[in-house]
Parts: sequence; C-alpha cells; structure tokens
Amino acid sequence: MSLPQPVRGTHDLLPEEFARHAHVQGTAREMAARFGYAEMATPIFEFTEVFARTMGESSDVVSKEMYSFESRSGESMTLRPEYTAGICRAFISNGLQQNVPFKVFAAGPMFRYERPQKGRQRQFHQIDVECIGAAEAKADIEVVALGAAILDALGVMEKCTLEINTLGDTESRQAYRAALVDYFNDHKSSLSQDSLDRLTRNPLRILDSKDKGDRVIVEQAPIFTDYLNSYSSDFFDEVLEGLSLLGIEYHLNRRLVRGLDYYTHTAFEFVTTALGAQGAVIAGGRYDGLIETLGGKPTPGIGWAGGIERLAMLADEAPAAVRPVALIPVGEEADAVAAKLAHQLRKDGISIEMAFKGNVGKRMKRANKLNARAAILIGEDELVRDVCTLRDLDQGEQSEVPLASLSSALRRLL
RNA sequence: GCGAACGUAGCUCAGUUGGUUAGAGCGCCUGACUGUGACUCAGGAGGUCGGGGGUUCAAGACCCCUCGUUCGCCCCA
Repeated sequence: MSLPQPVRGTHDLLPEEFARHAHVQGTAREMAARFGYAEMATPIFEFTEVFARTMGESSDVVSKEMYSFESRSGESMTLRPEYTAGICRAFISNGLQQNVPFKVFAAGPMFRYERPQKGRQRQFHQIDVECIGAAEAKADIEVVALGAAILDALGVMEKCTLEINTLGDTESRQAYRAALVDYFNDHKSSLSQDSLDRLTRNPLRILDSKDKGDRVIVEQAPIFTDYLNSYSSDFFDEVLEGLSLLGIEYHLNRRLVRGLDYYTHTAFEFVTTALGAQGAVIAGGRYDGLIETLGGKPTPGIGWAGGIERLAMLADEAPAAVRPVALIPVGEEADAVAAKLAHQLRKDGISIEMAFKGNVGKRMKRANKLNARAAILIGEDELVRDVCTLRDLDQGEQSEVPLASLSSALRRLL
C-alpha cells in the first residue's frame, strides 16, 4: 500500500480516540479548577535557549530529542518538549512576580525526537500543572494531591503508585553528587557502559541502573540522607506528613532521580506497571532555581506533567456522546419542511442528524448506526395534519406528535 | 542511539515443503423491502501481499536494503 502515512511517531486522533483524550483533559481541567489552577497556554515553540538552559545541555531531551529548526530570521527555535520551561518563561515575560502564587493548568502537544513505542510518541500530549512563587511544603502537597485527585477521578488510581523522593536543595545535592562521583570513579572498571556515560552526564542516575553489576556497586554507594542538610530533610518530612494527612499513599523511593537539571527537593512520579516500559503517567517536582536560570528573580516553583496518551490507555471509558435524533423527510415536499425544522430544533438545543440522501430504509439504518435515540418521520400524510411520526428507537414504538409540541416532546425523551 | 520480532482487503486474520485467476469473518455498497432500524437472505465493490532490488522456469513465502509498528535497553509523559 502506498497510501500517504503520517510522520513516524505521530498519530491521527480519530473521533473515538479523541473522545478519550478529551475525557482525560476535561477531567484534569475540571479538577485543576477546583484546586484553584486556572487554564493558560503558551506558544508551541520557543527560542531554543529556553529549553536548553533550563533542562540542562547534557539531558537526553536537550542533547538528542529536540525538534529544533532555524527560523527565517536565523534564530534557533524548538518545538516544545515540555511545558514547564515555557510557562516559567511566560511568568517572567509577563511580569507576574506580584501574582504569586501563580497557579496554572495547561494542556497541549509536545514534541520529542524519540524512538516510538506504545505510550511513547514523537508528538504526544500532556496535561500540566504549575505552582510558581510558593516555597512552602504546602504547595508541594497541594500539587501532588491534585495529581492524585485527577487519577482518582479517571479511575486509574488503583493501577498507580506514587513514588517520591527528595533531591534536596542545591547545596545538599552538590555535596552528594561530588561524593557519588568520587565513589563511582573508584569503581569505574566494574561499571556498565551506560553507567560510565551517566557518570559524567547525571551520576545520580546510576543509582537507578538496571544492570546487575551496577546494582552490586550501588549497594555500597553513599546514601543521600547523609548529605541532606537539615532544611532539606525537614522540608521533605513536612511534605510526607502532609500527604499522609490527606490519606495519599506513597512509596519512598530513595533512587528516584529526575533527568532534568532544574529539579530540587521534592521529586515524584505516579507510575504504573500496565504500560510496559513506559511507567510514568504523571511526574514532576520542585524547581526552585529554574526561574533564575531563565533570567528572572529567584522564584521557587513546583509542578508536574501527565501524559494524555498514557492516561487515556488506562482510564475508564469516556462518557458516551450525546445521542442525536434522526430527522427523516419522505418526499420532496417534506424536504424543505424538514430542513427548516432541523434548523429550529438544533437552535433549541437538540442534536439532529439529517442524512443528505437515501430512502427511509437507508436513513433508518443510518440512524441506528449513529445510535440515535429517536427518529422523526415527516411525509405527506403528516404534513397535511401538521404532525410528525416520532419513533423511539430503543423501545421500537412510535406515535404521532404535533409539530408545535415536538421540541418539548423530544426534550422529555432525551 | 543499541538489540529483537512483525508488516496479506477499511478492521481482525488464514494462506501447506516456493507452483494456475491470493481467501475467510466483520465492515462497506446494492437489492429482496419505492414510509420504518437493530434480524434474515441474495449479489457486489475493495489487494501493485508496506516499498525497492535479488535468487528462481516460478516468490505473499527465500536473500539484501528501506519504511513503518511492536517489545526490551537508554530515557521519559
């Protein structure tokens, strides 16, 4: 077959799948609003620097996964691989320092040049939550709780586990990082090739290695808690206590490390085993240094992103679409009457399906296929008496209804 | 970026050790039923077997390349 195909790693969202996405996004949007997170949007592309500086030059996303291009003006642009950097840029660009805490919800397409798999695409969609300008642990708790509430509303909480860890403040993390590098350098000869690469890029990642040889070495590695200063460890304790208070179960995972440079303190992931290698459905953390990196005044922040495709695969069925009513004119005279009637009923708020062609049998079949609740037949018989035949397609019963009271009769039926 | 499996109709899949005009179910179209669906029956359309090259008298089957999907790694949502 040489039919035109979509670009690798991109997918069409046909109505059925789109409805599932809309369900995930709509549920998240509604829950976010209840938590006081207003929806916003930023451009789909930014100056490359926005992502490169914040996410870290050595991160996988920046070093090999960005869709970058040179604009006609000669500047380097990048299709956004995540939402956080763009929202923080917008926070600075619009001078929102006085609007803190700036609590927002956003959703839209993201782009990463990765090898596609199930639950991993080159264009995918995320829901995103950010709380900028709050240094309190209460913000961390609220943001995680919002994630949990959304998963709950989607009916996927049972399939997910909340993994949580702290990366400490910059001081703590740098001290720990130095200790780790020292330790692993001493064991360089027995580290896997992957971990040797990680040693320069992101040594904390070695802790999470799946390689058996690495794991043996990791057993003896320095422990993060020994390097956390009291502020960092007190902060984390407060976050965990807050989650417990809300009855949100978590699994303390001391090896949880995020791949992006900007994370500090709280790091978390809601993970599932139901999606193969792609376990994370919602993930995020605190990024106290990010705004400063972008050139803003030092401003703390915390947020997360959730994969809509991944959530849609796990979520309950989307609520059924509105069932239409099929309007079926019989004969040329009835055609014009039906057209006017359909227009009026639609303005009255009723979903009307009217086929463009076909005899009554075909139109009835089509009505059935569209899951219509009822069919209205209008022919010469009915026209002379100003009535129509209203057929209940579920019950299989029909009766005559005066055109004048059709609108209210349908309302009662639907 | 690394390793592996798979790719036959719109969809799900058959297709013997290479051997005539490549099949089924579902779906679609038409009719039985020119004013009545979800049932039934009868017909019909739809395939350059992902694409390109090679081996052979002969390739959907075998070989190479390529594109795509899936699984694992890496990484992430």
